[in-house]
Amino acid sequence: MGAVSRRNVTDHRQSGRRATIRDVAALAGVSHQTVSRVINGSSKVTESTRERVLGAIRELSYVPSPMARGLISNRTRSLGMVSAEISDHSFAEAVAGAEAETRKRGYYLIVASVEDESRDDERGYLRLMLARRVEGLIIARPSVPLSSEQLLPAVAAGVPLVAIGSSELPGFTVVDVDNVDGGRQATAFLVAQGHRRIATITGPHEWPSAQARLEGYRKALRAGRIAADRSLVETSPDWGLEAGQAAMKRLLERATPFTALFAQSDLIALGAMRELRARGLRVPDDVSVVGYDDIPVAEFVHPALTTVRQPIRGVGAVAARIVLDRLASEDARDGDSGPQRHLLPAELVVRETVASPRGT
Amino acid sequence: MGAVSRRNVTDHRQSGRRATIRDVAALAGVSHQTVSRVINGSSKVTESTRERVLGAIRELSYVPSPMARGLISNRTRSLGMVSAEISDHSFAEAVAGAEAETRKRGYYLIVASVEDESRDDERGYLRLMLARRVEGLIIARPSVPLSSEQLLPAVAAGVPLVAIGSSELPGFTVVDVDNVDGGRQATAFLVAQGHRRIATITGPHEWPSAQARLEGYRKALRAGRIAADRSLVETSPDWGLEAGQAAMKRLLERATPFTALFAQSDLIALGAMRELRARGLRVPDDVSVVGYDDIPVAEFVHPALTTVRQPIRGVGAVAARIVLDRLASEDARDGDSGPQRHLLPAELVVRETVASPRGT
DNA sequence: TTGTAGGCGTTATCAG
DNA sequence: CTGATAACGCCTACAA
Repeated sequence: MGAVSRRNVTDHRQSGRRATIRDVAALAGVSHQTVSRVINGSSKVTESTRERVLGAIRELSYVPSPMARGLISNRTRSLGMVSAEISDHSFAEAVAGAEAETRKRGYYLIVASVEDESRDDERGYLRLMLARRVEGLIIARPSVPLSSEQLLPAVAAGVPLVAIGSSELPGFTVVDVDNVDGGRQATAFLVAQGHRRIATITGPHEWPSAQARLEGYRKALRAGRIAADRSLVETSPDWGLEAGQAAMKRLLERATPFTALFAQSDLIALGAMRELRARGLRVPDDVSVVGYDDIPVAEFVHPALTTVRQPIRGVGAVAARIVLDRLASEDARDGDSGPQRHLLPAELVVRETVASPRGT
Repeated sequence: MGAVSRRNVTDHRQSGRRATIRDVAALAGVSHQTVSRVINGSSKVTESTRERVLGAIRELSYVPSPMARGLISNRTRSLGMVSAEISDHSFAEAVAGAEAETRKRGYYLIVASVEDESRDDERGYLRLMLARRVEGLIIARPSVPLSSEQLLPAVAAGVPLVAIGSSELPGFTVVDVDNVDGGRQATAFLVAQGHRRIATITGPHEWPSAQARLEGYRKALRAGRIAADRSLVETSPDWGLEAGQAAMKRLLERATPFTALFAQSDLIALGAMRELRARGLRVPDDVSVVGYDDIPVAEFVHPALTTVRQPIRGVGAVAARIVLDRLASEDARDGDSGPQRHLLPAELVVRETVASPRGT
């Protein structure tokens, strides 16, 4: 018997084929079923046989085939994530957060990074993921308005789906940073410093976060009993520096005086500051500025940018957690907890670009 | 028969179970084998039955089970990538490049983003990936010296492996940007402007790219018949702005005069420029500066940074392509092409931080 | 051109 | 406590 076992080991090695559960069984001198029990921690195995099996597993460096397991269990232990370009720092953070959480729970994450131009092919990516039999989905494409119709394939497959940064999505859970409160904090801080004429440059209107931050801005003004002035609100066609500079130019040309600016992204803030500098206006002496995002360079520009930090990594992690929890509860058959909206708090980071208005 | 087929459809739908190849066969009134032939494009199927099968597939939204397929073909159509923190822009680019290439070829990519602190657990991540039966591996952790021993699990499993940005790795293929030439280009440009006393701040010495760029710097000096001066070489403990500023401070305190600086990262360059500014020295009038990386803000700082752009996305794509090609050629049994070193060209981006030295 | 048998590596079920 | 046997969904090989 011992000799036979040895031969099996040799067979398996020479053939270059991976060891299977039967190879292990043969080497340990038990049935493949017993090996399965050992692997899956079934208690009903004698300690001595258990050790013999474990030894065989080690000797053959046996690793169970996820395909064979998945075939019978109908589970892949994988999540799919469709994200906007991950070369954008925010989305990279979201993916990193989701990936870490997913891995921690013994699942793995399949990521598709989608260029922003390719709109409307959400369904294609979903189908790709579903064809891989992912058990859950995370969608992080806030600039693309998702319709329930687009997400139909996922629903049909009964796969839990969570969106990141999208606007309210009937029937689906959305995770996001609390942009309303972020905008409110930024603006309220300016109000608290004594500013009453506060301009703002919003991000592109198709982004829900831009709307939310604007809402927060208005909220803070109301709280400070400051009348909103439409001519102090300008929209930037994208989140970048040059667009921010152009927006600031338009704002200044309106000749409505202001002493502070809330820019909805750090790059917009940087562009605005550049325009101010070009006109001989100083920050924060002439105009105070608050940005949004806390990008890596924000603390290094001069003067260092006061801004709002977003826990994007946390958003990714929470999204993954929700999907995985739903998967787990499905096992326990305790029903759906239903769609929700999860908001993580933003945090104001005070640095050097805000001062009290002149003459106070 | 038609009635029977209908009932099968209903059965499948009511049970909530995914349609299998047999469901399709039943609905189309053929054997499951014929369905298989249609799916795999076997030509030996009558056009009429083909269409009937296709119709049934559509009606049931049938998608073949990758698990069942993988079980028999022993292929997962997946690649694994172990990357340094993807919140670092460079690695996000590498992942994006690899992901796009992988997806284009019908494979998918499983990514693990690893914090830089967790050293030496390379094997753990490899094993995780291999347990998933990835068919190939990409490793992008240039700051961690990889040993052949660490990569043993992959070799043992016969899985092709390509490293990104690592130093020479006996027996393995490495893809990288041509850092030597990048450093050479940066320095040569300064030489061409008439500089002869050129300082440099390197990245952390454990990064192979730092060594390579320094080599390029020396090469350019030699080509310009300029004696290398050790007191003009400073090392930064990390790639960041503050470390760059500190390094510049040390450089200036040595009192060895120089008219130009080659900084091995844009952030180091920005830190150095800040230190210069703090001492009343102007860029490029008093000191010319060339950075490295072309980070997004490089073109927006003032003065706009002259730097070296790296095709990192391309590096990721090439790495994926090599792995996939090897996989394909394995099928064709045309043997290993053996380990190689692939270098992608860096590109100098001229902006505003370089001028001729004063008095020329 | 189409259908039938067998097996991929695992787990579930039911005897022993 | 352990082992035989039958799935899981698909594909390859062979038969009709």
